[in-house]
Amino acid sequence: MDDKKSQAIADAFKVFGDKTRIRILFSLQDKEKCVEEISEELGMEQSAISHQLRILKDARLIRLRKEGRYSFYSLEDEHVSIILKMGMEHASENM
Amino acid sequence: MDDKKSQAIADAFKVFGDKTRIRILFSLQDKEKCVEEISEELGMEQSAISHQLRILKDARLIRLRKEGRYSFYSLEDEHVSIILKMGMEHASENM
DNA sequence: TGAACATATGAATAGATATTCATATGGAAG
DNA sequence: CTTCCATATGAATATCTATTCATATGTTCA
Repeated sequence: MDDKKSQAIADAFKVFGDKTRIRILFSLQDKEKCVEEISEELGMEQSAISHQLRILKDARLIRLRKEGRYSFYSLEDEHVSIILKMGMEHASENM
Repeated sequence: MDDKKSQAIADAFKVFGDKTRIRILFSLQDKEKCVEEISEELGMEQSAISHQLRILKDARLIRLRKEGRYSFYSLEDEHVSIILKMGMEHASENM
């Protein structure tokens, strides 16, 4: 296990290691949403959400569809949902 | 998805979100090892390893067996190996 | 064109965290 | 008991990262 590989793996997990990003991902499970929608739903500033959406998109966990001045985000695929579910189960085990 | 739950899920992933911890987990895949062994294998200070082992143990990803003055650590179960493998696959996808 | 709106982005800041250093703890062996 | 060894731990530090603020970019509509 070399250094670069372990860093890449850690980085992959790191994306899921933030409360806000987890909440965004869960919020996107039912349907695609625009930034403002997510922002209101989570009660956080638009800018904070936008920054986190960028990280999620760079990690290819979500997908962007532009429509006029709106940016609609959705989960990249069900793979993401599966990972979320695993995290939920694991988290509830350790309580 | 309430605040505490999302934090718990994020925390679960966070443990895997560090290069050193990933290397430790991989190192423990073949067999249990004592702190000094891991420390030498990773080329890092004993103290740094010890601190990280504590985090891994608190997260119940590894198990401790004491024998005299030695502390032997091993993976808690194959579940951990499965998660590691998933991380590896995901990381290699995005390259 | 200009005003209003949605989003993106860079800089600054505050909080979190990994590592190091120094030292404590606890067992082994003489 | 004393010394040596393996590990654990607390404090300090340096780095990283999430959020905020201010502002830029790009779109719609009057």
